[in-house]
Amino acid sequence: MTETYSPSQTVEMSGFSLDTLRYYEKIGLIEPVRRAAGGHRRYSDDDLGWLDMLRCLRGTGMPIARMQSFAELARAGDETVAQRLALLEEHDAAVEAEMERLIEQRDKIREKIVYYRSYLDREPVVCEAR
Amino acid sequence: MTETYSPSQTVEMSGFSLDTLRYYEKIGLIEPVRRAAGGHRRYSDDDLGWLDMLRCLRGTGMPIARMQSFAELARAGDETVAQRLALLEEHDAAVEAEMERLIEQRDKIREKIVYYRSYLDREPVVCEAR
DNA sequence: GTTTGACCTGGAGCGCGCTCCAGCATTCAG
DNA sequence: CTGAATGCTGGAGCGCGCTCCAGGTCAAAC
Repeated sequence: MTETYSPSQTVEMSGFSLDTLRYYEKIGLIEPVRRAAGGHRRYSDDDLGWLDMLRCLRGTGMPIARMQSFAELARAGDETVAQRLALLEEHDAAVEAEMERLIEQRDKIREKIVYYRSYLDREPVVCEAR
Repeated sequence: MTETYSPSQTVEMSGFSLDTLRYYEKIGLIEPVRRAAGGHRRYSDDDLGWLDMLRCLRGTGMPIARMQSFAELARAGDETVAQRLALLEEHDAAVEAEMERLIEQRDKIREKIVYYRSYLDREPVVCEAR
């Protein structure tokens, strides 16, 4: 049988806030979620899987607008696999570039750290009065 | 002799926009820049060096507010070196953590890419009509 | 039956980090 | 001397990605 999850469970499992889950649904990042009798959402395992994908894309800096394109392609069915692949490959390259930039700048900061350390070694502690 | 640079040269060399340079000065991220006779800014090599530092901090995701603390410590002189060191070390750790997150999520995206590729291999091309 | 808490909707609001603009002054090439 | 380019200030505006709120409905415990 297929599991379903309440909004609060989904918050817990997905790491998105309740508001963000509703927002993502509203803007079409996730398909309209199944509802229980009274109108309350019931997320499926599929929904959870999709949310996990979204988390990876957002977490690696993909803008919402691009994620919407991706979601639209996914909704369109199997003929769009090639386009989705292209989109992900392009994003992967962007992430790679971003990481290289990050490493470069981190290294510069580390140089600065080393410099500060050496400074403190030279001038160990300044006692306030002689 | 000490070189100085016009705003437009500084834009070129620092990678910050003119507006951002003025904004950073206004909020105290950089000390008041020397002015030529007519009031136009003349950036020094020191300014350029500091801007490079700022670029590294911003580029690795340090929030403006934290950079302001750092700038304030720097202005306060040599007694704050230890505090600046601590701030940079903490930031370095944050960057490291961020990069690990990035790698994890990138790997998941790559798995998806592999999956899409294998899908396309199985079902090579769908000719529109039979 | 009532209370408590989870959930609903539509829309307004917000924090961040710039970016743009009007209106004016300065500089420089020709 | 004139015109174009560059620069100045103060303050408004903006794009992104949520986040919050009011005013209700629904569900489950007592």
